[in-house]
Amino acid sequence: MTEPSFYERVYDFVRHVPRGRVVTYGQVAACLGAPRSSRAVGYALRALTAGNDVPWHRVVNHRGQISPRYPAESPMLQRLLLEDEGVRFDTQSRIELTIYRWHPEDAGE
DNA sequence: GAGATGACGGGCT
DNA sequence: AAGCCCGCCATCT
Repeated sequence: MTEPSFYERVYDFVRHVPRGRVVTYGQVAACLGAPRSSRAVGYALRALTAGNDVPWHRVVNHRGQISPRYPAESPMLQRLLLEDEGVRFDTQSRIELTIYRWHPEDAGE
């Protein structure tokens, strides 16, 4: 059997992020054993298409903000999905990571 | 196989 | 506090 690709590992990890919580790209990379592959994480999520069960919107950058990208409707959708889960954004469209950041060891909370 | 790309992060200004 | 630059890495062309 071929081992799951880096993409698969990213998706599998993100699938474990509970509703109403978020993680950073670097965090995902670190949990996969590749603390310097944060960019690759974003690359993996970009390759994601609609119709999957991966809560990609729960991944934000280390500043607690939604990373800008093209098309611009994607970041907007991401914010909507998060707010729908109860995640609050401040006046600078930023998330309080000290409150919403999720850690794998917190599972079952 | 080499060069370019990108939903990043940390450090410095 | 916010923005800019440089370095990392997996994947794409």
